[in-house]
Amino acid sequence: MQLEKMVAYHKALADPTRLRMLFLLAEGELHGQALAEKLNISQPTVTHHAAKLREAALIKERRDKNTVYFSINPYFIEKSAQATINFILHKGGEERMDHQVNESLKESVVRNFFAKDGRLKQIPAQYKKKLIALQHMAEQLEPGRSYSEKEINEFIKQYHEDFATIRREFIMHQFMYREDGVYELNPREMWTKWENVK
Amino acid sequence: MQLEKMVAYHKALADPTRLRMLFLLAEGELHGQALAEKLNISQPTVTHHAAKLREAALIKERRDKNTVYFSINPYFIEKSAQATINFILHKGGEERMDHQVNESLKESVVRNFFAKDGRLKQIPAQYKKKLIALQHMAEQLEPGRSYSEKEINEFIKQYHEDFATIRREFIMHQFMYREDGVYELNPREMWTKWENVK
DNA sequence: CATCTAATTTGATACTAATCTAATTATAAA
DNA sequence: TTTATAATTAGATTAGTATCAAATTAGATG
Repeated sequence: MQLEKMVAYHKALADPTRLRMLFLLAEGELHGQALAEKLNISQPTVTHHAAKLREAALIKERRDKNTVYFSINPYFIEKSAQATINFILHKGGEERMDHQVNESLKESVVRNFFAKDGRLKQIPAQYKKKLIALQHMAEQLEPGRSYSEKEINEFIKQYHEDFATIRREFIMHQFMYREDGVYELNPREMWTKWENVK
Repeated sequence: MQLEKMVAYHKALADPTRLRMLFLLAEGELHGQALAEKLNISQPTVTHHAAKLREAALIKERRDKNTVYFSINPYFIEKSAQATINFILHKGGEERMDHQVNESLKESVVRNFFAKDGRLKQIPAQYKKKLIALQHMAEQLEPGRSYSEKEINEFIKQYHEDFATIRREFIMHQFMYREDGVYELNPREMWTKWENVK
């Protein structure tokens, strides 16, 4: 993480209203007006703070009708804090070990849930393993390319019959982004990572 | 840690100059003018930023003649980051486990390095254990009370002959603070903690 | 289309903060 | 005591930001 991003992360958390906002969201998603009321601020102010938090990737948003629901992105909150420490204290090692442990978990999930021909035998029930399986598939999509819904369905069907469920999971866990029926891969940094999931 | 302190911590890190300052200090202590030059800012600006970092307990200072040397306080940098995460994500457990492991380490150091009559048999050579021994003794001093150098020497001699070394270590690791030959215990939060030392 | 609701954008205000120069203070050395 | 060096404080400038009310936009529903 470069300097400016780190500054943005700390700026995002350097405000009591935003910290309280994250604290509330940690209990579950809330829509704009509910936040305004609980924080005792106006709706435009909620929008303002939400923008700052979104820029630092600390929250996610989903729209249902004309209501926007906010939720936190715990992965980024932890990751950014760790990145700061690593940067300041010149650390580079530690995380890599974690990474290695996770790499072998990834291998085992891929080996057990995907058949030799590459198809997904079964959608893992365990949250962490499900994320690994989703990521494994998402990695085969082209970054930057726009996919129609039909193309996405076709892509997923290479792996599993239940394309609707998997497509929904792709969106829900931020592997992909949908706008006007067009799907696009999110940057990898945005993917909900399984590495820190308990 | 309460909300306002957390805000102060993040404000302290929400500035590129201060982050670069900490980054430099992680390599070793530097005095004001050296910092001004390396960061390409004026000396007053260094003072300004140092004040912010000091308020958040992220750096320490020591004066030699009329030169002030700054150094980082890695313990607080890590601790504050962790505290933020715990606050936002409502975590309370994790750290406590660490704490417990450390408690038993503390017991073992106290058992092995201190005699039955309470005297320190030997100053531990291992850094972490040395800190534990120092803390064990420092805990017996009265918070808020001013001690003369003679009183401190007497106090230490209860434990070990080499009062000069131990007195120096008390200062160096921020257990105590000296001004005009008067010694005083630092608040416990300032003590260099062995818990996170590797 | 008209209407309703929720959210965002705009524009204003008040406050905070980063930086500099100039003046002052602190400490030591001559 | 005078002089020198390093740091801090004061004061000014500039840039940024938290907040709200008012206007606008987005999306659904009758």
